[in-house]
Amino acid sequence: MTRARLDQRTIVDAVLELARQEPQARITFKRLGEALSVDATAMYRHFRNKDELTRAALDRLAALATEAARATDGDWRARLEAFVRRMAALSLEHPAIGAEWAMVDPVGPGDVASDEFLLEMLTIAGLSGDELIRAYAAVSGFTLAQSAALAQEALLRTDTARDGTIPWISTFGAVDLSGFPHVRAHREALLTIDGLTVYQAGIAAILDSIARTADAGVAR
Amino acid sequence: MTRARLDQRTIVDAVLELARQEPQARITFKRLGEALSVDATAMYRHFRNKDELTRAALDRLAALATEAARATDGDWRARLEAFVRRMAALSLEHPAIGAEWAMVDPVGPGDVASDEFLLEMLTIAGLSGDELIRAYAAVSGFTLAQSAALAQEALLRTDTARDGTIPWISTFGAVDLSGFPHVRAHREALLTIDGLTVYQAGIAAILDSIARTADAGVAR
DNA sequence: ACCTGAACACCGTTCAAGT
DNA sequence: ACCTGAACACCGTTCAAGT
Repeated sequence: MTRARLDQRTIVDAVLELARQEPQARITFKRLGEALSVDATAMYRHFRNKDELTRAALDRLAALATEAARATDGDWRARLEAFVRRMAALSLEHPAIGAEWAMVDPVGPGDVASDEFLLEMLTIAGLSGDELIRAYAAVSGFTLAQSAALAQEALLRTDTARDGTIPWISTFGAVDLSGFPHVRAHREALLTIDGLTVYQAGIAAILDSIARTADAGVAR
Repeated sequence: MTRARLDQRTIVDAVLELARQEPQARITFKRLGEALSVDATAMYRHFRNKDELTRAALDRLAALATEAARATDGDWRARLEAFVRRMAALSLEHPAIGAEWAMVDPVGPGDVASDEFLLEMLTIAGLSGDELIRAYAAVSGFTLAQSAALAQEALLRTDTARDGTIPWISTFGAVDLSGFPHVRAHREALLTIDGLTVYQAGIAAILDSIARTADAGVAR
């Protein structure tokens, strides 16, 4: 990367590129400075601290996922699924950033755009009032928490395939299973579960539930 | 706390007590050593590194949540809800530990006991085969990811009430909402969402979905 | 106005030395 | 066998100095 005049955009670009290229490493100002051919402390001219920088990078991921979902054809459910899937994929591609989804509260434009999209799809589905808000909470909370979990696993594991095929349970190794008949009975099946299976099982359940609520509302 | 002969149990006790007493602080060996009246590096006699220590503490939380759920009366759904609720509560009570739920793979006895409980309840519900495994994945994954998210928020926020009443969105402050009609329309309702609302909306949707699958199975 | 580099406080971890 | 304490590499962050 050639030396560029620093600004917030350039720095966030470099953060995401770094997170993509070194999926097992956390972002440090030192590495970021090297990538930008700049002193490690130069970032403090543009962001108050590391938290703010991370938030800006997360906001960018939210914007990207929303764009992708808006570009997707289909009904509200297909488009919500596209959003949720894109969030997971982007988090897995940038583990060091995706792992921080817990801190997203103080919203940037990308976060708000994603909220707007979710509310719009759920409104199209036929929800309103309390049901709409609860559905938004379920989808948004699930997406953030699960994307963070996927990214954190990708960050920790050396054996990661980067596509979510991280074993959910890699071994029962040291634990004696004799007192746990159900675990023993399903041992093989449990070991085949991976991160994306978990993700999809959860979001399918939530969207099913929303679809039913919406249908009941229409029938009323 | 009086000086005690160190062993794994004593250290895990101290970790959880520290996490409870200083909900805004991460666990450090220095603070842990002070609490145990022992040098910061003494822990390396009993745990290979900090990861292993954290895993042991998480395993204890899993064991506690499982015990509480087993002691709960009611049908499978009530008992699953008890488990999930207890996991969230324990994570919020020990933010520095609960925040690490992503790393739980290499399982200890407490983790396996919780898996056994989940599989048992879902079997009682009438699930089997693939449906059982998918339901297990959805509930387990949701609980871990969301408990971690709650704990991470509790760790970051100074204004935390420790009971999950952390605002999900605290402000739209700097962002101009003129381009986001749905967000603007629901602004007030969105600001009332807290961490536990999100948690309950999600788990209710997942359990609804499981109940329907189970009923369909019975009807078949 | 923006970047540099020394400095500081604070981490996890290692290892030789103590008892 | 277990604990101590010095040491190391590595963090985020501050601030005076440069240009």
